[in-house]
Amino acid sequence: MKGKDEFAFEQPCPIRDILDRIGDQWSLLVLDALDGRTRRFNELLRDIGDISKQMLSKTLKRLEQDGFVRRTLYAQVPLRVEYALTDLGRSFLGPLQGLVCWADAHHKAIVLARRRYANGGDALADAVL
Amino acid sequence: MKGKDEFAFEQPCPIRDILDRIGDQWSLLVLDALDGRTRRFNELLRDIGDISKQMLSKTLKRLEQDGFVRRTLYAQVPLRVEYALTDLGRSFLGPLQGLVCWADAHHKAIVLARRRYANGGDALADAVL
DNA sequence: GTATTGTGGTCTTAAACGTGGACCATGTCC
DNA sequence: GGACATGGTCCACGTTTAAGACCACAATAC
Repeated sequence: MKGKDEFAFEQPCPIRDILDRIGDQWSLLVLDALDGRTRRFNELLRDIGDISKQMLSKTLKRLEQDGFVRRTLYAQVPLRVEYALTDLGRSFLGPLQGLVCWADAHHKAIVLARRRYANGGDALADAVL
Repeated sequence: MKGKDEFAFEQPCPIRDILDRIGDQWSLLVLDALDGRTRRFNELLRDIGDISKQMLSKTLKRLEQDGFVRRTLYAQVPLRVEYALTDLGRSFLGPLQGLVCWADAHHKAIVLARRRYANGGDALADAVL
């Protein structure tokens, strides 16, 4: 609720605006975990594994705020909250899948590039003199 | 060069691995800025606008390390460095464009959802009792 | 009866991260 | 001589994040 959120409504560039929200390391993961099935808070916590409660809470709140996720509270005895994708959220899975596929296909190339870089791959970087 | 980078090589899940790298608010923006044309450091700085030198430097370094970007140093008088996409980087633009299109198409819906949420849209959230 | 577990979160504290600005060496312009 | 431009790095500071304690409640275990 600091400055950033105040002006967020007037972001002129859509991709910037959206990246500011979902380009935060966890949102895509949460969206992916929610693909197809409804999940509860602690289920997500376990599914994702290395996200903290706080970050999951915050991430879900933002996704809900932006209309990607619907939060449903059941006033049962142990208290129960379910998270599910909205239509908007589901429609986002398309582009997201594109990314996931690309990641699968090119992961090896990246690991390779990384290793080459680590072994003084700068041979190329400093070349043109 | 702390712990994180040490273990990065053995990330079992490709999408996780890649998200850790390019899901950092700036990488996609830089990649997008590099689409089609070669750019110099300060050009990128100006194009993107609100990125700090440090983050641009760090982001470019990581993109280079992962093989998305090629850095070319010309030993001219005022010193000149050019950044360009590699084949790998270019191949990534496909899925990225998918995201950008989606962002353009659904931006309005998101702003709307956000506004609804701000105006006590919780009517739905607390409903099921 | 008392301790433990599980529910969905929030709060605290400390560490990690990002930012703006100063700074560097070099060369040109005014 | 002073300002600007080049490509960055470094520092101090403020924000963000993470791990874990904590809460209230109910069921289950002992």
